[in-house]
Amino acid sequence: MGIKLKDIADACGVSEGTASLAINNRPGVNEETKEYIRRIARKMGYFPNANAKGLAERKTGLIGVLVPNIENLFYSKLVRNVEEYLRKLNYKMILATTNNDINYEQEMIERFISFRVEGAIIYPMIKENPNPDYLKFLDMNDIPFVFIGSYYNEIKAPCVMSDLYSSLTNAIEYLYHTGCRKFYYLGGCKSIVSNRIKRKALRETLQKYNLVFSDRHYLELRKTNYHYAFKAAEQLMKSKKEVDAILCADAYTAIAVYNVIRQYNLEVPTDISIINFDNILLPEICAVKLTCIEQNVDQLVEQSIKILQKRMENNSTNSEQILVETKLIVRETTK
Amino acid sequence: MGIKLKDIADACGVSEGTASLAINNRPGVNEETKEYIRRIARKMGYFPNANAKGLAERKTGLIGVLVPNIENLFYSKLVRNVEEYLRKLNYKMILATTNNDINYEQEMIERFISFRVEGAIIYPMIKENPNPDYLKFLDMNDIPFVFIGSYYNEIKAPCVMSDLYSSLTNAIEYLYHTGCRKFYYLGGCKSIVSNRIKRKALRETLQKYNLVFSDRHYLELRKTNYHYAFKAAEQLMKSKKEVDAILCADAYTAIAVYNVIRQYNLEVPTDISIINFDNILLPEICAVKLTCIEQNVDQLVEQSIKILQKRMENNSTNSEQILVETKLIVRETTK
DNA sequence: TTGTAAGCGTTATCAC
DNA sequence: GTGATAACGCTTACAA
Repeated sequence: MGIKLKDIADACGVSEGTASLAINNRPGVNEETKEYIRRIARKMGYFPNANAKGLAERKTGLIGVLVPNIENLFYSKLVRNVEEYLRKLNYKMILATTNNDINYEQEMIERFISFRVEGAIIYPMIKENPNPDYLKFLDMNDIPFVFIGSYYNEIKAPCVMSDLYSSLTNAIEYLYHTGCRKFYYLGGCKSIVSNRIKRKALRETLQKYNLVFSDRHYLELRKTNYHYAFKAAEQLMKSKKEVDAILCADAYTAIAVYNVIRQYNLEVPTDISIINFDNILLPEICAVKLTCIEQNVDQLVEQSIKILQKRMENNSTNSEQILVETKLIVRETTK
Repeated sequence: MGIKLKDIADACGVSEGTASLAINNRPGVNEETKEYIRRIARKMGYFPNANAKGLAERKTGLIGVLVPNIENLFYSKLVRNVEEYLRKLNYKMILATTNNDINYEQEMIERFISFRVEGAIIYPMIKENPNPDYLKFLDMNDIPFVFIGSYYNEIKAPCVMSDLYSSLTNAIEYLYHTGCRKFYYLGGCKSIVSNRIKRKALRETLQKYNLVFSDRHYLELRKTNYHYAFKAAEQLMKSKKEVDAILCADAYTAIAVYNVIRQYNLEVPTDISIINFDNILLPEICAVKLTCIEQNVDQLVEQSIKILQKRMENNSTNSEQILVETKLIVRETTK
């Protein structure tokens, strides 16, 4: 099991106690001895067993971070931000992905508990989760956590997420003033929290203009990816319904929609406008420069870590919700 | 520090020993008692402290995985594959990213050692690393590891990587037969192993056709991204040098090159052909459908884990090198 | 300034 | 089939 404190202590002719003090650079050890011990430890490639250390210190310095998926640039950017921020606070990030699978999500939560993380940041799955009760295991083990991006209704915990409601209100108002009247939304599972918010925003905002947004206008994809979006958009175009604007869940779905529209010999944005969430693809590399709603990842991360810290210190259990502003970036898929 | 074995044992009125046996589903415990203990443990949200467990069992079930960066789809796909594969083998993945920073890389290696990972898979940084000696700490602690993607010359360890040499030979031959004679390569740090191999392939293959590939034809980017690639390509176009084909390090650089070429009112592939490594972007979303050299990520992962396993079992120390075939995917940037 | 010993939460080896 | 007890590698009083 690798080299251990005793090896260093023996090599230096001191006790494990002093070796430990020296290696952790604590006072109460002769400066010279300390330097010597540290040099030997270094030379011998000694790094304290984190398991033993965690046990003895009753803390691990670990924060668990859970995201649905790491092959989506939005999440990988988020994760990188989190890690950077945590590093500054001297925490070590343990990353877990769920692949949008409930069993994996549960497994990862359980792993966090096993590892005795001191806190967790959880991006919920983006498909329906009928019973996220396993998150309560965190509470039972006194591990504070925050939701980021969305949350599970059934679980009481703070949440930091983008202000989806006003993002959409803004986007719709923008589109309305460029003349759009027939709106569609194309995205994932209707019943998850974030999409409920989006639907509400669409319904209520359009109502203000005496337009209706019904379930028929929400095109629900089995999975939020290029492939399914392409099919759904084809279906819509084939139906010959009137459409002025399509709001999309992310960049990939937006480009799928764009491609279908072009295939039907219509022009974007002349005939149909598109706005999507997330600004993850360099506009220069895309088939079209997307008008999009950019989420403020920095803020999302900063706020959630701050709240987590607060919970870790105070042991406070209040479940506040923080909304982070988004930004509409106008490019070439809107007028 | 969360709920512990003793809590369960007390709640069930048994000793910690029996509780442990029951929870780990080991024989030697009355079936009913076992079921009862397991049920209670579950209900109380008990998950064994991995630190204590690791200490007691003298193994952690952890494999460390190190990649330069997680915001590049190539790596995130790789990581996901590795995790899936390791899961099947009942290992848990610990992911670390270096952001191409030597200090981070060292820090992460040290963390792997602290965690007492049972093995590590290391994708070296893609910039020069004058002194990767810290990898020897792994050896000192008896932790076997394999390189994936590339390797550090100074460190003796097995490596699984794409057959860059024949990839380029193929690509060049393909381009040659479509009439290209003036070749350029645009990519990262010249001196790292993978790029040395590429340069060698370019030089030697072109020599067979009596063409020269000198250092002038290797456009070295400070960082391999869209921005720097764009600048380098502009420089090249501005110089008015003759160029028939540009080979690129990845999809982003290739699209940068494409955009510059178009900006100079030249046609791809009529005037200039482009081939790049990596097939990470859906062709449907790109400004142009790229002809590219696809790496076989599945094979890369499978082979490296197999070799790692072998090393973990045999304690064998031979440093074989495995080359994985690539595939030329012809799309629209070549004739 | 240094060494000794108890304790962290498990598992494993024994007796019973 | 079950319950003590020693070990795992470290930190930290406390004693010397």
